[in-house]
Amino acid sequence: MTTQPPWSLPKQQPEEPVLYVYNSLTRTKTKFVPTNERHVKWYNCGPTVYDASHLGHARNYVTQDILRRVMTDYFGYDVHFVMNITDIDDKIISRARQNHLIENFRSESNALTPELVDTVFEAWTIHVRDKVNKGLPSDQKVVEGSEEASWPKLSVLIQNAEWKQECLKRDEKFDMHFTAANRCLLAIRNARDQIQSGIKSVDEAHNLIDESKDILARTLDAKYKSTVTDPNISRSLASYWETKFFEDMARLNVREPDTVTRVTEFIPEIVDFIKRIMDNGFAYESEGSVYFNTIKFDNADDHNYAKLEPWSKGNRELLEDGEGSLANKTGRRSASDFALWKASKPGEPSWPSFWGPGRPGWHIECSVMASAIFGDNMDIHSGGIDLAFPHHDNEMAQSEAYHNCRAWVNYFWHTGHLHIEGLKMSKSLKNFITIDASCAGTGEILRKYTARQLRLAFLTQLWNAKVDFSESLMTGEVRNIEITMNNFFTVVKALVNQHRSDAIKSDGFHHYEALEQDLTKSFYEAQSAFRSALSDSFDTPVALNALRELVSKTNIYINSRGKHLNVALVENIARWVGQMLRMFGLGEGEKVELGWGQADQGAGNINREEVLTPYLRALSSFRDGVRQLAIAKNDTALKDILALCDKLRDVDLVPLGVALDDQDDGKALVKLVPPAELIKARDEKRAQQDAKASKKAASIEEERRKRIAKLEKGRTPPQDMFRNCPGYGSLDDEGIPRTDAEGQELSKNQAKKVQKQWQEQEKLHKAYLEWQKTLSP
RNA sequence: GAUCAUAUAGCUCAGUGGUUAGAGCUUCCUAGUGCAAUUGGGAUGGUCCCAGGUUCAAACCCUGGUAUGGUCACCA
Repeated sequence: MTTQPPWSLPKQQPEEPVLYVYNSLTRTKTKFVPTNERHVKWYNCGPTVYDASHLGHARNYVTQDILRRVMTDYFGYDVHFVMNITDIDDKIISRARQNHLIENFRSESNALTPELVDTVFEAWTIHVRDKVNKGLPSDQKVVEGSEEASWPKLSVLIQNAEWKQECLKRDEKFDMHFTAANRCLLAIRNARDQIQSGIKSVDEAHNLIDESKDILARTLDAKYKSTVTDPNISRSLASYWETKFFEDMARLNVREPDTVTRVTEFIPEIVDFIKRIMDNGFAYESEGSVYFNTIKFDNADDHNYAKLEPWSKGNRELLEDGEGSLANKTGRRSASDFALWKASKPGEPSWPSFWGPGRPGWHIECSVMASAIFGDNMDIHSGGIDLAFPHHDNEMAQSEAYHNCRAWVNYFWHTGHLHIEGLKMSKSLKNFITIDASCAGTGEILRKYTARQLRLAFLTQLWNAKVDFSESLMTGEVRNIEITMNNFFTVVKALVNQHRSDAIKSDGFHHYEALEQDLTKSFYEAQSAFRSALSDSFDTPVALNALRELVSKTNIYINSRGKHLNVALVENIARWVGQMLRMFGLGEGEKVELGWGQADQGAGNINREEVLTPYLRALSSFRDGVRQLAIAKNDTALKDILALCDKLRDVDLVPLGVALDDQDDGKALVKLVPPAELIKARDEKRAQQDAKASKKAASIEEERRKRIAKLEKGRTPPQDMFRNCPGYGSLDDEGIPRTDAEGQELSKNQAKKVQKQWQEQEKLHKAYLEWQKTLSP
C-alpha cells in the first residue's frame, strides 16, 4: 500500500451555539454577524465629566466591560473598543462657572459683614420663591417679602408626612430644595447672631458661604455669568473629573478603551461634518446656530428618524402642540429638531465656524468621532438605555444624513438601568451612591463592597435588564457565590499541594472509574451550558449557575471519593472555573494561580524570616504545651492535648491564614487562605451562631405555634366550613355555598373560589385528623 | 396629569391556557467530627393583588379597580 485510506471530515454533533444578542434596533435577540471577518468595531458612549461617578455609571461601564471581555476573551473577536469623553457641554460650563464664582466670592469675603449676610439672604429668598414654591400647594405659595415669615409654618407642615408626599408629587426635588433652604437659613441666622455679638471672623464668613453654596451659586451665576470668559475654567473641571472617572474605572477593574476620543479634540471635524449635513439638505442655520431638520429627514425615501424609539417621536410632536411658540423662539422649525451647533453666549467657551463662534450640540460629537475612527459603518454601538432616545436616535439620523447611508450602526446594545432598593437613584431621593470614597456623597460603594462583589452583583443580572441594587442582593446571593468559590478553590489548592508532597507519580491505579467518568461528563456539560448561556445574549446569570452547579458536583465527588481522589481531574475543573471567572473580570492577584485569586493586602516583598517566624512560633508553643502535659502526667492529659490541638487550629492558625480540615486518613488537609478572609469567615459564622442562639428558643416556639395554628385550621371539616358563615346563603349537600347572603346566585368566579377553598379545607382537615391520631394513641 | 410596566413562598424572581404552581436565598432539621470545618441531604413555607368575564379548562386571555414603580425630551 502506497496511498493512505480515504479520510472523511467529522461531523459536529451537536453543533456549537451561535451568538445571538438583544438588539435595540429590533428589540429582539438577533444573530451577531460582524461585517469584516472577526473584527468588531465597537463604539461606546462615555461619560459627561462634570461630577463624581456614581453607581449608575458603575453599572453601565462594568456591564459593558463584561460584554467586551466575553467578546474578546471568550468568543475570540478582535474588538476595537472606542469610547468618547464629553468634555464640553452645558452642564460642564455652568458647573465650572458656578464653582469659579463661588470660589471667587469666598476668597473675596474676608469678614462676616451685614452686607454679606444680606447677599446670602437675598439668594435664599430667590431660592424659596423659585424652587421651594414649586412643590407647595397653590394656596400656600410663599410670596415675595414674606419668605422668612412663612418659614416657621412650613417647618411645621413638613413634619406631616402626607403633606410632604403631596409636595413631592408636585415636585420630586421638593425635599432636596427644602433641606437646602433650611440649612441655609440656619446659617444666616447663626451669622446674624455672630454679628450681634461682635464676631466678624473670616471663618464664620466662609462657613456661611459653604452652608449656602448651591443657593448662592445660582444667584451669583445669574448676576456675573457673562464676566467668566476664561475657557480654561471649564476645561480644567472636565479634565479633573475625567481623571477621577478613569481612576474609578481602574478600581472597578474596567479595562481601558482601546481608543479614547474627546469632543474638544474634534471640533474642526465636527464643523465640517455639520457643513456636509447642511449640503445634503438636512440641516439649517438660524441666528448662528444650526439645527437638524427631522421632518425632512424622516420624509426622505431612504431615511427614518427615531429608529430606536419611533413612539417617542410621536410624543415629541404631540408636545410641540402644547408648547406652541417655543419652537419659534429658539429658531427651530419643529420641536423635534435639535441643535447640531449652538451659538455661544458671552462668557461661554466657543470655537470658530462657518456660522460664527459656537460649540457643538450634544448629539453631534458621537457621530463625528465614531465616523472619524470607523468610517460609515460600525458593528456595535453601546450605551445606557436612557440614551436610546433622543441621543442615539439623533446620532443615527445625523450620521446617516452625512454618509447618505441607511444603516450606520448594525447593533445597538443598551445596558439596563440601576435602582436602589426598588427606587431609582437620584440626589433628590437621597439614595445617591458614588463609586469612590474620596468624593462626597450619601454613600461610597467601594468602601462597603469590593470591586469583585459589585461585578458579581451585575453578573447575576441580565446586562440589558433593570438591576435592583439592594442590601439583600449583596449580602445574600453575591456573598454566597463568593464564599462558595473561595472555599472550593482553597480546598482544591490544598488537595493539589498535598498530592504533590506525597511525591509518588503513580500508585498503580488509573483513578478513572465510574465516579470520574460521571464527573468528567458533568464537566463537559457545564462547559456546554456555559457556552450556550453566553451565546444566548450574554446570559451571565445562567452561565454563573453552570459554574456553581459544577462546583457543587465536584464538591460531592471530593467528599465521596476519599483517598482515591483523582486530583488531576479536580484540578482541571478548578482551573477552568477559575479561568472563566477571571474572564468575567473577577480575578484578583496572580494570574497563574489556580482559581480566581484572593486579594491579600500586605503580601508584598517576601522576607523569609518575617514569613516564617509566626508559624514557627505557633508550632513551637504547641510543642511546649504537649511536652509539659507529658511531663506532668495528669489524668486529663489526653483531653488537654486535644484542647491544645483545637487552640492551634481555631486560635493560633486563623490569623496566620491557615485552616485545617481533618480527613478520613487522620491527616488534616492544610488550606492556605488570606488571613483577613479567614478571620472574616470565622467572625461571620460566630455572629450568625450567636444570633441564632439568642433567638432560638423564641423561634422554635414560634415555629411550633405556627404549625399548630395551621393544623388547627383543619379542625372544621370542609362540609361545615361555610355554615353560619356571613356572606353566604344556601349551601349544597357538600356544604359548598350556592348563593350569597341576599340569596343571589354566586358569580362564576365566586363559585370557583369557594370550590377551591373547600378543596383546600379538605386537605387541611385530613392533615388535622392524622395529627389527632398521633396525639391520642 | 399623560403614558408604560409590574403585582406568584419571609426575600429575589421563574412559570408555555391542561396532573398536586416551581427555583435560589432565608428559616428549621439532619449526616459527617473527640470537638470543629469545607461539604452534603432533607423539610417548612402559597387567598398566584381585588372584582367581574371568556373557556370544557385561567396564575396565564379580556374588562374594571387597587397598589407600587418607571418615563414625560438633564441623564450611564
